[in-house]
Amino acid sequence: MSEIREESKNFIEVIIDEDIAAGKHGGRIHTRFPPEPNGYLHIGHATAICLNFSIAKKYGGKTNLRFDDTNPVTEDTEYVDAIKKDVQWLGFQWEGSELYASDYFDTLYGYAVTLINKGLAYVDDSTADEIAEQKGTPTQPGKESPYRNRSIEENLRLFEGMKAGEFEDGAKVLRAKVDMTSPNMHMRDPVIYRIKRAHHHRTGDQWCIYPMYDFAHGQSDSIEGITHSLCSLEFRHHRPLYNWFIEHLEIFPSRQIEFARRNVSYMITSKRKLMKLVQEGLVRSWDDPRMPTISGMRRRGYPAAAIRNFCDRVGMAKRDNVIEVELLEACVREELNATTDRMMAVLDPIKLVITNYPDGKTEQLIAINNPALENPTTREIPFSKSLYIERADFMEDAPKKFFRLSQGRNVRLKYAYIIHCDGVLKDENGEIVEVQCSYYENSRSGSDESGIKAKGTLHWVSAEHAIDGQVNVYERLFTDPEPTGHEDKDFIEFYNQDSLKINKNAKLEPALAQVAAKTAFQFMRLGYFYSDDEHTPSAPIFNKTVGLKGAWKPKKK
RNA sequence: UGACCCAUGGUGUAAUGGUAACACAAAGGUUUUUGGUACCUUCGUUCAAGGUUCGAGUCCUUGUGGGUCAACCA
Repeated sequence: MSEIREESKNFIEVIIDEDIAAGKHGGRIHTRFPPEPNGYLHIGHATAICLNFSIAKKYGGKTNLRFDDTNPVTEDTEYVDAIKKDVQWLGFQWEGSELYASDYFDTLYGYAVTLINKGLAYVDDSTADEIAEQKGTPTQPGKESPYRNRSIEENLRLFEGMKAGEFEDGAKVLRAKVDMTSPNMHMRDPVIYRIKRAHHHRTGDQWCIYPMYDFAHGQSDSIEGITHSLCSLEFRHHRPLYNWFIEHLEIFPSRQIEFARRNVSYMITSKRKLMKLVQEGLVRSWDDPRMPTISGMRRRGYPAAAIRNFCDRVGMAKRDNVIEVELLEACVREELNATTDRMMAVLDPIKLVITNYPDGKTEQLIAINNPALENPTTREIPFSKSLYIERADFMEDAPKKFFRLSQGRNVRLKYAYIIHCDGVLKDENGEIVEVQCSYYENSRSGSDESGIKAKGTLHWVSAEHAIDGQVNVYERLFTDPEPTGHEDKDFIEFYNQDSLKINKNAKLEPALAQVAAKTAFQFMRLGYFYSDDEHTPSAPIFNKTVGLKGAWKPKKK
């Protein structure tokens, strides 16, 4: 703890250090998170959010939340609200109020006029197909548009006409005049404004022309004084254009730095594919606990602190990656181990009767809430003759390594007594309906004088005191670590049919009757669980967040 | 068959040109009234071949492999 270790820096921090050393922007650091409000945020966004906010915080800087809302046909305020909620839930607060690229539409229009006046932009009447044709291919240079050399005056008049609604959608575009022979496709006279009569979620019908990403993003960065604009690797080819606009517009020189976005095994991060899961009913909603969305992870019970810690531990670089989901789960367990109360719950109950225990007797046993705490608190748990234990905790003809209940074997009931299994009761189908045991009266926890050894310890609930509840158990959503990584197969083929198991008849210890929704617990020996958004004391619903590490697994017959 | 980016244990990241480190996973062990937690041990000659250097994961060259780029999407 007292050891101060020089922490290693990622390549972005190295760049920032160099910029600070060079005296850039007076050492000021300002980043931004720029989502497009056209979908819900997922684990990939979470890592980008952590990166932008954490790095600014580390250098005493600021981070803006800016919605990149330049395409009115796909965007909606519904997403704006959800995104704001997700960012805040993750534990970050942006500088001031949230910003919008649409706030800069007037400025951006002015920038376009500036470019035209400099002879660096022109109105093109070519169709979309013709423009695509002119662009050439990565291996062949492009050709200049026949409209490329219109006069500045004509361009000014035409662009004004575009804004005034004189032309049909798609009839004309404004293009930057850069270099049709550039090996970089993005420099081949990119379209920077298009005519689109669509209702914008914030500017309504005020505009019928909208700037393209390349003419909005970098300029927005510049307007906001963003010093380091962090984006994913796929934008590497946009950087020369990003810089070209800054240079010719003579505006604040934000710097774009690309990083490799983070992929997590068994998860997908394509908005379109996520949407398909929802639309086809393969998951119940965007916040289904199986979804890799921030809202899904939240509902499942992943703590924000665990996600932040995951991002820290994963680091940042420029190579393609697939992080094992086990690391995320380890972070979740680490956080939950330190913070949750241990409760007793039986998901798949089987009756256990202690034949030599007095009828009608109830003892209140003392249970420790969270042993990971320095001064743990306790609660009482009722114990009686008739209990429920986990069906998987009993086995006939069990192997030697089975440390649980079987005929003729002893086992400790957590916080209670050591019991001896005498036999079972079966129904006409041969199904075990009851396990019969006897207890050692002097083996009670805390005052065990029996001298009897028990290899295993089971969790249990008292049948008469237990409350009924629903416990949802989730497995991986896909059966393949990279569902979208197979060219010959659709990701849906890897959908895990067993990804959701609902235990409607779970038996819960009485203390669980009073807990609020959205509360995390450890159910002893089973894993971490989180009360669902729809949980109520009269109809308890818990979601399994993640299991305990667990080593021994019964062999499947 | 162009340009650009990348290459370190199973996975993800470290390493002023100077003993390859950390975490997760896996395997084994100690402790344990959770098969949990905690603790210990094991697991890589850094894609390849040349070159520079007293010394290369790091610099240079050439390969090999992977990725990105041709929306009036972002």
